[in-house]
Amino acid sequence: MTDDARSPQLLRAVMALRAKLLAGEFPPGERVAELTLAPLLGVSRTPLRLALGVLEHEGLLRTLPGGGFVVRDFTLADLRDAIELRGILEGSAARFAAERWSNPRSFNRLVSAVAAMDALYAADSFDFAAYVTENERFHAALLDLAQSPMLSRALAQATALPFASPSAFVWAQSEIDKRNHILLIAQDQHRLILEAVQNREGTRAEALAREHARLALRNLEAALKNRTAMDAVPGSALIRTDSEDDDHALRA
Amino acid sequence: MTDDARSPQLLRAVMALRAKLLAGEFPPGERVAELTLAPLLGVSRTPLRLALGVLEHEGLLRTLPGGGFVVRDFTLADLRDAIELRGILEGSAARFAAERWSNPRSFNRLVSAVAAMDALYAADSFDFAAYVTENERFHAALLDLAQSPMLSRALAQATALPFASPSAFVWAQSEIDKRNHILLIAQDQHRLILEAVQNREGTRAEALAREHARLALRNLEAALKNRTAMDAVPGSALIRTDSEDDDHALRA
DNA sequence: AGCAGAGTTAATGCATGCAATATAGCGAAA
DNA sequence: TTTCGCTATATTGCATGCATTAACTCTGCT
Repeated sequence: MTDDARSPQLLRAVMALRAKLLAGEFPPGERVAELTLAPLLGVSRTPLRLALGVLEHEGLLRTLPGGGFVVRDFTLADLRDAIELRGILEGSAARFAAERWSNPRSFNRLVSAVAAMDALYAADSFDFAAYVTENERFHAALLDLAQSPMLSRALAQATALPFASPSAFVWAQSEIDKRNHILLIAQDQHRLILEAVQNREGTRAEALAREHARLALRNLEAALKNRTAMDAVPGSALIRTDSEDDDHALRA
Repeated sequence: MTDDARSPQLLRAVMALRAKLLAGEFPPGERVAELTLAPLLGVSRTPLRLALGVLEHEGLLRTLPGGGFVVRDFTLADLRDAIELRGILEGSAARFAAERWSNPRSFNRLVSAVAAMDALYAADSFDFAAYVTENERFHAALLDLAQSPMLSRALAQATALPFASPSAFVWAQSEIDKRNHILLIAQDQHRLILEAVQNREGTRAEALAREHARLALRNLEAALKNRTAMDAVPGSALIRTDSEDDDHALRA
């Protein structure tokens, strides 16, 4: 995301630290010290410092007033906002795609992603991994059709938070929705978005894509009642559930 | 933005380099080398490296595949997209504000900003600097009422580009619109947004705020015909005007 | 003359040492 | 007992030296 292969140490530090954060190895709110992290990640302090900056941009860390970083914690309100924000941006991408798309080849990528997901539903056993891949292809194709680098940047930042990604709750769905009703609805929305884009119905495409993102909200509410489903959500360890989602719990 | 006073060298490097970039001291597309920049900014390479990362995140620089950074150039299509994106996000902020606002004191900040701008219009000579201040207060109050940290982050990133800020074209207006017709329209929109938020008309507030941002688009089109007006736009030195017919927008 | 390869140069990436500062702990005084 | 201040420690911030690698050039060969 930041550098390709030219910064092995930086890349290593970012990936390793991100994995540890998402795994919940560091409690939210705790200060992460460079000197303790450096040996853990096997890198020196210089690339580690850069990695901390990257993770801060992604939103997983926050800077302290006095310097240094703490693991950020997220409330349920943050999750809902992140999902809604993704819906806003993907809705705009859908609108732009409807208004602007011109290249039939790019459009065909959207069609083929929908067709591929249709084929997955026809199969006997549902292949979740393949679905996630095709789902991301769909969203990528939509963003490509929008032809808006600025929007791409904003969406990339918004979906950098793990639980805000388009397929964040797909794995949870396998737990809470055995019959895959929600996935059927999602696929129907994919088809409708495709149709709206094809017909250049910008407003309709935007509304559909916004509502499509809100499926993740429904999954979130359902997953909250099911611990094993919630554990399947990436980054769930950073969600503050102990002292309620509402503000200041009196720390005794 | 990144650190407060704990990183004097980093802060110095970010501000100095940003100023030089916006002033057009480095031609867009040119590689910025650390070793040449370090003595120019009076900082060492370590904080300079961090500063380059910050400016990259802001969008003023791009990383090269082989490492290093280049000054980013912007097409007119990029400007239009950036303004439209700001409209999308501020529209959402207005909708959230309408749907969620509860604290009368925060709401009053919105009211007072509008009133202050009204007062500025009543004066004999129009105080542009004061207008910019109050305009930013209006937008800040709206964002505050939205109560969405995620949206705030996204908007902060979107408006980090200088020409995408809410008051980027106000100075240009003093050149191209001596009678301030556009500012009168802008102020009317401020009032309407305030009214919609007060009445909890979310959809209306969103549409109004989107259209409000598009005033900047109109100013952009007007400023393009007036060189001195365009020079008043911050960061105009980074806009690619030589090869004209902005690439992918009209590419069909 | 053009292309390829090797050598050289210059820029980035990384590591470590040093200095400045915030924090925590302890003690003394009110 | 509480609070203020001092000290000690630990952590961040910065600078510089070194290694690696990419780019450029020059030369020799086809």
